[in-house]
Amino acid sequence: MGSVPRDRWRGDFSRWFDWVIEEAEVYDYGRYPIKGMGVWRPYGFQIRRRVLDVVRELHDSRGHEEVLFPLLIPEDLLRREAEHIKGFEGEVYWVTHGGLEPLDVKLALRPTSETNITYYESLWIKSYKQLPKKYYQIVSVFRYETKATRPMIRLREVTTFKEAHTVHDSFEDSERQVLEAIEIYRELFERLGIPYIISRRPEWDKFAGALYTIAFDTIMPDGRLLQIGTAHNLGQNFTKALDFKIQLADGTLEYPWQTSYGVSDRVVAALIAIHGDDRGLALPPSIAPIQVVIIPIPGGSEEDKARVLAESRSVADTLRSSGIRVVVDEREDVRPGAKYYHWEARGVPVRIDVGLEEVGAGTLTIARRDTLEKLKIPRERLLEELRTMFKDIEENLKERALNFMRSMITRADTMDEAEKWASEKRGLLEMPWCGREECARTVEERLEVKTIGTPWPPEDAPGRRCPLCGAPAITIVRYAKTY
RNA sequence: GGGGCCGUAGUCUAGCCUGGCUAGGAUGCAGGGCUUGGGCCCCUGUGGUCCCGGGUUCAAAUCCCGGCGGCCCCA
Repeated sequence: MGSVPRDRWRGDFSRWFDWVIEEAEVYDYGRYPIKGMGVWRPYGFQIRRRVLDVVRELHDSRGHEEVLFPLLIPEDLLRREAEHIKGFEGEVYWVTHGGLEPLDVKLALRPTSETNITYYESLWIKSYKQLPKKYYQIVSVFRYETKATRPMIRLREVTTFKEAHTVHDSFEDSERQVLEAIEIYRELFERLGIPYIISRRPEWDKFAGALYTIAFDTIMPDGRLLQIGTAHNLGQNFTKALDFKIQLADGTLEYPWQTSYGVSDRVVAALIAIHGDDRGLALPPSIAPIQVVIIPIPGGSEEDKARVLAESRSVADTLRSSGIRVVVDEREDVRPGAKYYHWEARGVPVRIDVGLEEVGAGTLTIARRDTLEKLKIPRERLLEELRTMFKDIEENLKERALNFMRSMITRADTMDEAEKWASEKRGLLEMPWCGREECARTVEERLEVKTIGTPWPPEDAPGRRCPLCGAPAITIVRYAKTY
């Protein structure tokens, strides 16, 4: 198989990412006069929309109902759950004025929507018979990030926050719901070819107001971890805080149990980062806004040009009528080579070259984006070949991404090994752990990493010892540098 | 939270240290010619609040202060 260089992709990922979102016209960042806010451009918007199509499909098919809540949350409502507000307080944007008048009650730009959604659930849901209830919305949320912001990865306005909120009549059912959330995200990331690691976040890094948090992370080309999805069991924390009770089968009143889970723009960022290379994007055919681009290569005479163009359009029609998203690049003042680079940067999975040679022989030359391999095929086999090629590309991207992620995971049993890892390599480090925060914190300091959490499903570490205190390890624990 | 680097045309960038000429180049964009199987070539043109505000100076892209914004490293 052919391969495309990934030197820039891997060696200078931050610059590569900035370059690719500009070059492929995905996202305009750094020019908006407010820190941490960017613009989805038409092509990027289409990629985002196709990702969201999958997100919606996965939620709808499992009984989730899409809703839309207001952006503003009054201060007293946001403050109801003590831990929750403690966790978010430092990064809430407040609306303090209406026109020239100071407001009596400050209004928060939602950093997340547990509080206002729970408030409405308490109005709508009275009985266990209405449960489980699963809502979701896809909205902007705002967080006043003080750290360095990054396009699509650390934003002050997260423009694509899919947040699901569910209600249950027992703790057990909320536990089942967390499993369903995990299944939804597994499927989402599999469909996008994004490899992932599932961890239970340590106590000190769980969602503010949750009993616990399960997180999906992926490893970026520079070896840093990117959180791409989270699922929280909220227990009764919010229902108690908002005095939301339901009637159970035995007639008693009880606070229901809740979960919430979310993904964001980061899913698109991961899609772009994980599959890209030095030429630009490489999109899975199922997501690519344009699946096939046809490049006519005109011959000398006017007559030849006309034949080539006619054939190009005819091929496009064939594909279009089979539901394939196709574009013919008919620009006359751009040479074929320049067009190749143009569409490669945009990650179009398959290119078809149509020149005099092809017209004469009744063949087509098709080139795949992931490997840049070219193939000559008889025209009548086109649809078949494409179908196979789409599948191959999808699988190849996925496998390449998975191999990369695997190569970035290291296991160590001693601090010596761990320190060696820290000095030579990056990525994810897995070590045995006694379970004490103090030991994990020491590792964080010595290796300059963050505790990612423990494996989900849980994984014990029989016969192994915590490399710090020497106590028997009760689990594996993960460390990495993060975004 | 701490430290460092940086901000010049749509994009990339020279000039800044050592203040002074019409802010130069590449790319892009527009027009023309020639071409078209991996970023052709030539001609002409277009595009600048030198991030913003203040200060120093006869004179500021350049020096100083503040702000805004971006990147990197460390916590």
